[in-house]
Amino acid sequence: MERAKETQIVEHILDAIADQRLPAGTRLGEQALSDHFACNRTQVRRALATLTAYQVVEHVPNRGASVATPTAQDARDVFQARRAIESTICRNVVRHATEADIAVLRAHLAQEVQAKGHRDRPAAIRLSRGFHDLLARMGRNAVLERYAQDLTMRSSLIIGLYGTQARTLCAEDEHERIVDAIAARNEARALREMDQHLRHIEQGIDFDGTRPPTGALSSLLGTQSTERR
Amino acid sequence: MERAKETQIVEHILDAIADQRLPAGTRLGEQALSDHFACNRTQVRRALATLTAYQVVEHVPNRGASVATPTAQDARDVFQARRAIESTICRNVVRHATEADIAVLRAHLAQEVQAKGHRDRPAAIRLSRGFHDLLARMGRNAVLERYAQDLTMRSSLIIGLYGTQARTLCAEDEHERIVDAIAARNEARALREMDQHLRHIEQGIDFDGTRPPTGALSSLLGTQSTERR
DNA sequence: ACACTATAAATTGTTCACAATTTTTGTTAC
DNA sequence: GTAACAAAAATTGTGAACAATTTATAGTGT
Repeated sequence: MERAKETQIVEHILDAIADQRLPAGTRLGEQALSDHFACNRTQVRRALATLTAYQVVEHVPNRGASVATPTAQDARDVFQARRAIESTICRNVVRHATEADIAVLRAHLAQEVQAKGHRDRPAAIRLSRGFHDLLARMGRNAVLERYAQDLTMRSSLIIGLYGTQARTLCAEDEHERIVDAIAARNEARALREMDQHLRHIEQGIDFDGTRPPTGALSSLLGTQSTERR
Repeated sequence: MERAKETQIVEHILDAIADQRLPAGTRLGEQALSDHFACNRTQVRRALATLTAYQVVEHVPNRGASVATPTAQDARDVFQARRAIESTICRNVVRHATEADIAVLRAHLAQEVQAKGHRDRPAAIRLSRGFHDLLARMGRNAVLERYAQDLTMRSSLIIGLYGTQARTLCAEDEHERIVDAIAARNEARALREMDQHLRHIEQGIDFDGTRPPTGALSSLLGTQSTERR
């Protein structure tokens, strides 16, 4: 049973995209991937199909797969969807979060601060995304959790494509404000903070920006990110 | 190129599930399907993988695929997600709908009334779902549209599983009220009507109901539904 | 009759060779 | 030098045989 291999490939590529090591448009040749992961082409094929379903990979018949290149309209749609979904998640968290949950959130904030203090940009990006995933999990709604994860992933791609260098990261004090509102069990404030936060991220995107040239796969997959859920 | 075949299988099964001809839990044997669709097992396999990604099919390793059996918690999650997503869609429709769009909606309502007048239950179910899909399309947000379609599909499954015979259909006058609010460009009212409507549907579900026995695949796929987008 | 085991059948999973298609490379003419 | 065409290489898609696993069947003993 080589099912494990497939999910490993999927996770690995998702990480690489989230960390912005695999820029939009990168060709994902089947041979290259099966070489890299030392496995059969069939497994690579399934992994790519899964990633295509997540819409982070585009698949053109007879031309293979490549990292998706969201359009500006896609980007707007994604962020509107995030506002709809993550605000509901936020409401759920306010209602259901235990003290332990809030402690976990605060610990996560501390990590974010630390990563930024160390100028560890990749870690900062990962933790920033992780914050949203963490909230999604605490919302205790499997459907919304999955959609939110999908969308944070696609957001990474979008930010990598259109983001200006100045404002590509979530301001961690915005995250903190959200946690504060949750801890205070102030539903309205939490929703407002989340909505504002997502709008700020979106504002940091330059939709007129020219797309950077698509890099080759090379060994961009090499440096693996540490944690995963 | 047999890619068309795969989507054909997917659509066909989705229709059968939406029409509640394929009840939750039905085994979807690969052989049986490839016989039925007169095609290779490989294509059936891909189709099933796609359906699994949509979460309307469950796939257990070495035991094959079957129509998903959502739990009561799944059902609650799905409906909460629908409220979050479809209310945002509703807002978009109010803002962007042209007069032609509204005419299309009214025409759809007329069809719904007619189907119910004729006691054509399968058509009524299909049209009821179609109304929500139509709105999703008019929201002009590809992300939300896809999620909404996903969820209406899963709702069909849930209603088929837990729904009481009395309240399994959307009351068409609720649909009408939504359209009226949209036509009046009254955003707040449209949102309220949609939210209420979805809550009503959810209330028509008996979460303590015992699950009906899982029927065999047989030729449940036989009678094909007419339209598809 | 029931429980247990062994065998057979059916079903799913994997691999690999070959077919179809696209992309690259090389050649020739202008 | 470049455009057009042809051949070659690389890449993706497909199908069918084979392997592994699960489910059904038959047999044996108590």
